[in-house]
Amino acid sequence: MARAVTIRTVAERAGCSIATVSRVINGTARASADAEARVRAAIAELEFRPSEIGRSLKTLRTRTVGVVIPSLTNPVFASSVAGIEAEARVRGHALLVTATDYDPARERAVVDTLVAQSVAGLVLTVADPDSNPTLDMLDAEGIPYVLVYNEPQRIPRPAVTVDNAGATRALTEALIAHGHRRILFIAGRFSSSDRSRLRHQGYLAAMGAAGLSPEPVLELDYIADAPAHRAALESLFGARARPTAMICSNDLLALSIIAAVRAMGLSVPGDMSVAGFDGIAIGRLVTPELSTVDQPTRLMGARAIERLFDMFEGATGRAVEHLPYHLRLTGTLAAAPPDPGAASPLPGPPAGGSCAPAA
Amino acid sequence: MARAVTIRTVAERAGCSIATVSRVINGTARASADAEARVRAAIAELEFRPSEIGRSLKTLRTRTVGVVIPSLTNPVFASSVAGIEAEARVRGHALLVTATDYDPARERAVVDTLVAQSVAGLVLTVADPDSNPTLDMLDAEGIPYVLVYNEPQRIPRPAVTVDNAGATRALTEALIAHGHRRILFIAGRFSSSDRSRLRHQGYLAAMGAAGLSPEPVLELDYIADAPAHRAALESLFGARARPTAMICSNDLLALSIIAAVRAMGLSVPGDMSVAGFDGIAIGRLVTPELSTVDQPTRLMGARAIERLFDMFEGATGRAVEHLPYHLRLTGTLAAAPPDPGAASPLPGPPAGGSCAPAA
DNA sequence: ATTGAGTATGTAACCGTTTACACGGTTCTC
DNA sequence: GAGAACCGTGTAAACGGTTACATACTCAAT
Repeated sequence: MARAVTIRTVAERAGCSIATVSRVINGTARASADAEARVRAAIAELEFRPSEIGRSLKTLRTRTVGVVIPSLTNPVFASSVAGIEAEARVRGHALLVTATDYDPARERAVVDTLVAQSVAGLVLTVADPDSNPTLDMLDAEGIPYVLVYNEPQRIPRPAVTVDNAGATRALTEALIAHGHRRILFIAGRFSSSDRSRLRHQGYLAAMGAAGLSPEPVLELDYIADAPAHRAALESLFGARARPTAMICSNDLLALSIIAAVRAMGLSVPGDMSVAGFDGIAIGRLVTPELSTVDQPTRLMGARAIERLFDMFEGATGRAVEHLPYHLRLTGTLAAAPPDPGAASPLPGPPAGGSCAPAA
Repeated sequence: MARAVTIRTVAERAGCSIATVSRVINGTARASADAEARVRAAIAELEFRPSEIGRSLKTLRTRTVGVVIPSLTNPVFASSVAGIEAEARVRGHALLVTATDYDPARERAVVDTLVAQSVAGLVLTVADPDSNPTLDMLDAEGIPYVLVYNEPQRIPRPAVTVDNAGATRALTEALIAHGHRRILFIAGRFSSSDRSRLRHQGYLAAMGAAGLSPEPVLELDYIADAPAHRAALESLFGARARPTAMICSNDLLALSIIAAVRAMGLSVPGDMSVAGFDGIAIGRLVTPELSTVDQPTRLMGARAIERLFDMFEGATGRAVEHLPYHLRLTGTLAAAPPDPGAASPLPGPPAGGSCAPAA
């Protein structure tokens, strides 16, 4: 069957001890040119690959990194994992990937599984980076980790993210500058996303600063389900004056909301401007292009694991690192339609263009 | 630091031998009620989690499955991985995920890495499932694997897929029935995708059966790059009569092509019908909805790892399993516009509706 | 010639589990 | 009441690497 060839087989073939073979493989000490050549030849002939398991057991350190994300089917997470994976591969590490399906209660179980696998460290996106027993446990055990997308507020933890509140505030201000007054914030469940909460805060800040009264937040499940989203919108629109713009706490939600709005017979952005958050690649392919806050998703993953590798080598920084974002104000964002009920529908500035990051 | 607590610590605490602890944990033999209770109490108090590494070294069998896909950022692969992951989690297995970036030359290296990690088996999507030294190696080593999306033609290998040629033939026939005569097939690189090749064959079969001459295939890179795609289309349209419909070998490519077509000032589906293949979720959210061949992507992943688990228990079937697909003929697919150059632009049947699978 | 430093190599312990085997105690059978 | 059968438990040997330590050898300096 598999793997009958061990370091002992190689040693026998090369006519030396297993210690010499190990030293040649790892370069931990020099062997004579002659011995090294024989070992390398034996390895090649036998197609020997040292077992990571044997190595790990002795060193109590694997070359494996655990990844925990809410879902693989949301491109924003898939993209960060792609960045993590590429960087890990270059550094000779493998990735154990698990999803929590947006369920905070599942975080502990999947992390336990990964810890049992003796991962060298973890990269995670969790529901709440502040009050989080799972992260506390990792701290207590001394297992290094870096958060992605999460933005801890009270407890210093290593994280790579953007300024979620600031970016959403800037985005909201842009909508206001386009003449929008009734702006609805549609959020993924607050209980499963600190980003959602922080972005909502940015929205509230912008609305308050402009002297506008925020609409009650519409909290929806993450599952892109256009019919359900349409139903939610319809009941909402029946109850109060229809907003002229919507900010969705993430791009996938925005795309689903756009589909729902159109299914109601409204045009985007003619009747309704819609903006998202994340900058998923698909957003640039749809027509009109999705207005959003563009985060460097792939880079954020890559940067996170880079910091994790630094921690393997002793780094202890727990800074929340903010990468620059970029407002993409196009396509689904237009000036507010003239409001028959309001006195002065301010003409918004021309759509399009972009703003520099405030990071 | 981490993990000072081993099975020996537990044994000491419970006042028994490590063998008894192991037996309680694994239920491989019965312990007295008294001993079992003490062991369980000790495990709980010490928060003991048996090391997967120690276990694996002894049993030479991990609870880990390797996954190899071309890319994480193509939702069609992310979706199958989501299915694999969910099913693996239920069965107590972890997932080592790696991407080849569509480079067949990289397949061997990533599989070698996974084999060195002593994975129990693999789920892969490769460039060429027939002539593939990496898969030959897995066969030789007796390491179980199941392919997803791949559809081996000559060599029997375990696979979960759809009838790629048949589905594309049916899709092409639907376009022909809508009055299209000049139908262009746009493919991802043949060298990195057997699906692409098989789907093209289905297209050729349908065109041939209808007595139509196929257009030369347009082979493009997988990276969604609307400007590059637009340039390719413009040079093509300059050289010959513009097609009225395009079939793209996958949905992501189709979305990019639609963006390029629109950037050229053409309307979809007014001037140009476009269809994809895969059934990614985003395709239902864009306007108009993307016409495509809907594969049960998540289920395909789940089914693949289910077969892998069967193989762990001795199953040896190497069947290529075809799951049902579903033509989604909507949105981006319309009747061909009247052709000024042709004599009789047949009126196509009404758009919309769907066909039963031919699987 | 003796010592010391340095180098190449081998021996064996160890990492945390599983499990074959041994052993002592109880219960059953005749 | 002797032996068999069974049961719960412990001891110790793997599994495939890494590495501390010991050893043997070479060479330069005294």
